[in-house]
Amino acid sequence: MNLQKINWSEFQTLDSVYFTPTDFAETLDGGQAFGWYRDDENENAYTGLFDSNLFKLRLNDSGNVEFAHASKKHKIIIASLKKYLDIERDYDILRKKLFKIRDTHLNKELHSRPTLRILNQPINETIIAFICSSSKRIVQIKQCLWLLRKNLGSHIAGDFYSLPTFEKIANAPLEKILDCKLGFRAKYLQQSAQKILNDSFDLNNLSSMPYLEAKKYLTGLSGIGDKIADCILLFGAQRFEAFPVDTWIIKSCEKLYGISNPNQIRTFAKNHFGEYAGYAQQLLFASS
DNA sequence: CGACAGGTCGGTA
DNA sequence: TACCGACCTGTC
Repeated sequence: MNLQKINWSEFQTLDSVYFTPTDFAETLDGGQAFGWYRDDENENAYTGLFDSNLFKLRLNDSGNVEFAHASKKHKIIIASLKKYLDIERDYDILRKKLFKIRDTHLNKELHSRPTLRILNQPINETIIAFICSSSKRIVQIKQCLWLLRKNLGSHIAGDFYSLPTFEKIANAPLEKILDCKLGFRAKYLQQSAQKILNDSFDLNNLSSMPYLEAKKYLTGLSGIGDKIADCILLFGAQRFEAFPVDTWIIKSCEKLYGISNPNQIRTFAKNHFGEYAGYAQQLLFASS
């Protein structure tokens, strides 16, 4: 990774956001997002990006987030980071509601993960990332996205590129997408990009539409089933009722609640965890 | 070297 | 509606 040519700003502190080191790592690099790279020297520091915003993030001794950026537009880029970290959200309220469920397993995770957050990512990036994620390990997903950025995206600074737009993906030769090691996901990604454009669908609607309607639109795209749709809704549209059921959650729910059927798990999650099921999912996921 | 992977799709019963 | 193999290809 080439960080030399990048003009970093001075580090500034975000007073309102703090993490335990474990939660910091889990939030940035635990499977929600795939654009953060841990620094070699400091294990509580990451370099990463979303849209065309490039950041260094690190924890200070108090657990506050400090950031440096590589842009001249200070105010705009700080606002975008605050949005990304979803600093307006009151996690105390959310966590108290989950505590009230009186679920022993959940309470244990709430206790050991006091500062876990759900990132508020650009919706297009979550669609691209999670189409790439099917049947892949996290390192491979990161590799695919790195290549998509490099081969089809726009240059930001150093070795960093933004993810390509849906226009770019829709019109690219399929071979160029295949070169990004997407395998059978390449045509899924291209077809989804084409459909979103053809529908003239405003992806911002996914955060305001009825949950089932939003999910139905997403699963109507190619390469997106129940699990990936819920990831997109949770990480890209702030739909906390979305409960992605992946192999880890299945194992976890089988062990903790004796349920192993994905549809039964979704029903259980809706009834048991309710409006913040997605946050519970992240807690259970982190425990696995 | 072979099995399997933060799943989805299409066909079958 | 529910179950199953195929799907690309890099890790383990």
